[in-house]
Amino acid sequence: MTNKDLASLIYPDVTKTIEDYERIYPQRQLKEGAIVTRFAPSPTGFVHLGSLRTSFIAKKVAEDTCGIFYLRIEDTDEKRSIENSVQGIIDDLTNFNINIDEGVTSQIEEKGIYGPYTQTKRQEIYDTFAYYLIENDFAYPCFCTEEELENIRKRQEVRKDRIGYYGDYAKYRNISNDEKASLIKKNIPYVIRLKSHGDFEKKVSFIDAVRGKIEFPENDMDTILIKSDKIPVYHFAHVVDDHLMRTTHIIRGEEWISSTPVHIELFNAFNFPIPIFCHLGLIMKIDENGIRRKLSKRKDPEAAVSFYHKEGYPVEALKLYLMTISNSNFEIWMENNPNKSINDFKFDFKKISESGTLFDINKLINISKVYISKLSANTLYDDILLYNKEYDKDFYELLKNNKEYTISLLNIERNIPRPRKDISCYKDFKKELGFMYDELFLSHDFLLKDFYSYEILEDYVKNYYNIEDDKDLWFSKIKELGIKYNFCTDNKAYKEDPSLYKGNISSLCELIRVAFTSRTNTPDLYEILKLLNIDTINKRLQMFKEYMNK
RNA sequence: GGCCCGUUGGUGAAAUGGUUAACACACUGCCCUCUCAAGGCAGCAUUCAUGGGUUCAAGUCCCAUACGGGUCACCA
Repeated sequence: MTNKDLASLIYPDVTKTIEDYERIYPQRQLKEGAIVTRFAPSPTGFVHLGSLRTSFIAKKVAEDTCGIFYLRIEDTDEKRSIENSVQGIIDDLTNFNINIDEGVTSQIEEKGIYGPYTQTKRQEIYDTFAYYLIENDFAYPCFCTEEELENIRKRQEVRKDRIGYYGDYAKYRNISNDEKASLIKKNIPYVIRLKSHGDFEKKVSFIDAVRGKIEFPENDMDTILIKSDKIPVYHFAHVVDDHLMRTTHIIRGEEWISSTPVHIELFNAFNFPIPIFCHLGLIMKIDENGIRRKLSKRKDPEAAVSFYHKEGYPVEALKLYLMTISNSNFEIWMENNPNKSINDFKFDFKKISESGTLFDINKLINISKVYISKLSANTLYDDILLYNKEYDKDFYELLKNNKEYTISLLNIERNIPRPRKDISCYKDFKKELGFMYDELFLSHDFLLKDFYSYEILEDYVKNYYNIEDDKDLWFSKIKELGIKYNFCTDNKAYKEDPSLYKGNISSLCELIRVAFTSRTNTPDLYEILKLLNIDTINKRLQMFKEYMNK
């Protein structure tokens, strides 16, 4: 029995050849240097920050070179697949403005001529390519049971041999095709394994776009390519799909480095050109025990991309953060090009850090604060509105009904050379400035200090405050009031002997601030009072009185 | 255990083999200021995981060791 007979026995329905598929999925007609990349997640839940970074980089390099970025769903493991999670992945990408050129676009739809882009829909293709491998002596059926494999492993442990299915340990590698055929006809379950032609004593090397040359012993493991249910494993599907979809750069996590020799052996077996591999370092975190480990979707809320959406970090800010940890020259480039966007930056594989990066929320917060501080009040209003529409309906209504007021509020200390940086995410807005809305200013909640006095405050509102005053006049009146009640207007004098005074001007301002905002720190007090309006001020004055008398 | 990748301050990191190891974030102190944010100034690695070697000269090249990570599934 020939290899071809065996292949036909296993795959009786295969009618096409791999050459047919070469014609069905022709070379892409793209301009010189165009890079084709993909994001190929398993539908096991939502997108991990590390995956977001991978897809972001993949998208970026495709865009930079007028190439293609597509989404492929790797759902070959039924056990791990979670229903409807494809939509979750698409939503996460959409939320972060990572738009795909082709591939899966919804739970049921896709676009592009290199599809299907969902692996479980590509069975016919995989069958054909597996047929080819068997026919050409690169693969064979293996009938090992779990127990047999376990025994092999135990023997290898005793002999201190390398663990795995290879060489003389590969029990079914060299039995005749007739024997294989008869086992198949007896309905003995089997998998298809690679028939490795590699030699562990020899070296293969490949150029990794991030790390440069990486050298390995050749692969000599007869790894499983096709599971007993005829569904391929990653190694096989990756090689077939990425070739047929004409991917030029395989951008993936560094956990794949070790299996790259298997992939190279497969590319060679099919006579496919070998794409460029780009293995990215992982995003890490220091856990409670001080140990550096991969950011985990289960244990770390910040691992899930949806977390950033819920907190209200601007998409752009997260992108800026991902870019600063991905390309080491990005931050300096930004500094030198303050008016350019991330799209103008040319991504460079050589500037990717080789080691795993510790996730740094402080850096993200800072980037986000700077980003938000540069937004116009109108844009920020829209963003905050949109955020609350999804996460805080009541506040959303409040913001919607007070548009002009909110924009004025957001404008305080904004359109100036050194704008205020107190908001790091949209969620912060309510926390920081909610007191500006009567609906949220329900009660005073602060510790009373000796110099807090209703009388002074009443005097201030009745006799010193005028909404028409400009800022200088406003402040000189506060000073006047201060002198009347023995608040020191000279900071140096006050520092010399505080006991002579009730407090200094800061103290007086604190009293006013606390009474009308219930906070000890707010944006510019003059602007705040002006915006609050005299009615609100009087209302809060009464509330303050009640609070003092409690 | 085998194989592979990595290791510069609290964090991200820069540095054709060549003076005092950039910069950013964080932190600390001071100044300014009605508070906070911002801003200004200053501080923060006696040294690039450790030990050898090559060299007039090493963070940079070589070797060994240590540590961290990955991988060795009918998971991806």
